[in-house]
Amino acid sequence: MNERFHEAQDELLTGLLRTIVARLPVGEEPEWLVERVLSSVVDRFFTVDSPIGRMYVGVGLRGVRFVQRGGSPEDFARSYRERFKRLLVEGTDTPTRNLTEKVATALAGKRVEVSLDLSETTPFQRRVLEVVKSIPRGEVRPYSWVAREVGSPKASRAVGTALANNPVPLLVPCHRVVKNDGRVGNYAFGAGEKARLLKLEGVSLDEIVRTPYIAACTTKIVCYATCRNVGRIHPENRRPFRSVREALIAGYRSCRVCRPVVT
DNA sequence: AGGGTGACAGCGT
DNA sequence: TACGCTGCCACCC
Repeated sequence: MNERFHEAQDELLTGLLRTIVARLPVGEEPEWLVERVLSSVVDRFFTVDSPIGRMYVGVGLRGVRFVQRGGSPEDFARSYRERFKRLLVEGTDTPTRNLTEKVATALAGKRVEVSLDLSETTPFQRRVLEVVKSIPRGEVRPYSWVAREVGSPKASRAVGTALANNPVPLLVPCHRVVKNDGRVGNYAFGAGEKARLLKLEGVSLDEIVRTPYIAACTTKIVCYATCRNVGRIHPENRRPFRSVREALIAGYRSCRVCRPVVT
């Protein structure tokens, strides 16, 4: 790069900073100003351990934007910068440390709300991610279920594509979305990792393949096998079904909690 | 019978 | 555009 380029770059940066400073409210502390100006172009990252290894977590002002596994911090910063057009530095400040703890807690399975910034995704992908975020630990749902939930019942394959590009794996638990027949389906980190994760969460895929739906003969309600309500059905009142349709014909209705897809 | 397989519809990117 | 973390059905043994 030549000098002229650097001069132009300096000039551009200076101009941008002047514009930003000019728009800031008056009467604030200088420290706050600096922080505000910096955070408008710089995001932070930290690392956290997960069941599938050490993950890098990139965070902006509005929440977690990117989670990635493997590589060096430099690699992560590079891909982050390409993707979000923002600089990335390691976060050592108190807010970042607090968030690190929060994310670690979330990955350990506790129900804590971690704010996510999904603004860089398409509307369809965002709807998919929002829905998938609601699948509790220990439960799974089919791709077709997600498709129906986001209002595009025939878009199960597009759901797969959307999940393949999940910018925040684990935080949006896309590993809990499986095939309709209970087979594990694909995963960005490999089907094996997906199966391992689910096992860790207490999901038995073998059982789901055998009996994808469980109904209660007392209430005449049919659920996905991993629906939280199944646990409340007395073992001898449980009735296995191979499809929702069969159950409906037998006089059952769909559970209002897990809302199984009728095919 | 019922698990395995391949073709194809279908959707968002 | 062709492609993909799917679903479904026909067809196989």
